[in-house]
Amino acid sequence: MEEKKPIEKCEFLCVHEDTVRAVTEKMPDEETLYDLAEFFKVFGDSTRIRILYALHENELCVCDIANLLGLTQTAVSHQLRVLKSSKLVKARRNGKTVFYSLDDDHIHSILNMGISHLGE
Amino acid sequence: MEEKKPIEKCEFLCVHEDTVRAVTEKMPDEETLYDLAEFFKVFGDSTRIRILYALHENELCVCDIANLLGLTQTAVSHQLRVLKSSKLVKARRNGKTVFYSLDDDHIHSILNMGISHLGE
DNA sequence: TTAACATATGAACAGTTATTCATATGTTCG
DNA sequence: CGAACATATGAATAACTGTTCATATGTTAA
Repeated sequence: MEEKKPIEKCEFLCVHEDTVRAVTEKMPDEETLYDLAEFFKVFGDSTRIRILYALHENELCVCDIANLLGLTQTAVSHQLRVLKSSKLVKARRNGKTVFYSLDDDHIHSILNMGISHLGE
Repeated sequence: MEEKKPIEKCEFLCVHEDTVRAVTEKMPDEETLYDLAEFFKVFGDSTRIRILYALHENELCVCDIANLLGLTQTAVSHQLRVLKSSKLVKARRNGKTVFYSLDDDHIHSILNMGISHLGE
C-alpha cells in the first residue's frame, strides 16, 4: 500500500506557546464571550437597528413603527419580541395600544459608538 | 358570492401621525443604518468575538488563534477575512507566518461597552 | 527546483434566522 | 355579549451564514 498523503496540513506546529499561554490566561470565560456575541447579534440586523433608532426619539406603538419603517405589523412584532427579550426595549400597554421604548440609556451610547466607527 | 373576510388586520389605522413625522425627520439615512447593522453583525458571532478578545492582548498568527480557541486553521482563516474586510483586524506577514492584530483602538471600547451591559 | 510549511479560498452542507401567512389573544366600545 | 381593533404567535418558507473538505497560493530552506 502506497502512502500518498497530499500535503500535510498545519496542525499547530507553528504555535508560539508562551504567547498563547499568556493570552489564554487573560481571556474572559467562554460564557461571557458567548453572551456578548448574542448581545451584539441583536444589533446586527438592519430591521432591528432601524427600530431602535426610531425609538431613540420617542416611545412608539407597533403600528407607528410599522408605518414609519414600511414593515408589516407582524414583522415588527416579531422583532420587538427579540429586542424585548434582550432587554433593549420595554413595553407599556395603554388600552389596545402597546408602546415600546428603549429599556436602557446606554443603548444610545452603543449605537453612537457604532456610528463613530463608521465615520472613520 | 359571499364576502367573508376573516378579520381585518391593522393597516396603520392607529398611527400617531405627528409623532411618526417627527421621528422620520430625525432618523439617520437608510444607508447608515444598514452599514451600522453590518458592523454589529461582525461582533455577533462567538467565534469572531473570541478571536477579537484573543487579539486584545497580543498580535497572533493564524495557528496560534486556532490552537488557542480549539478551531481549525480554515475556520479561523475564514473569520479573519471577515474581520479584516470590516477593518477590525489587520495583518502583517513575516515569512510564512501572518500575524493579526486589532486594527483600531476603539474596538476595545465597543467590546467593553457590551460587557458592561451584560453586567447589569 | 522541490519539499515542507503557513495561510487562503471555493464549493458544499448544515444550522440559523427574518419574513410571511394564518390565526390567536387581549382590549374597548356599543 | 359581540364587533372591531391592536398586537402576538406558531408554522412554513426562503435567504443567509459558519464550518468543513479539498485544494490553491505564497514563503522558506535544502
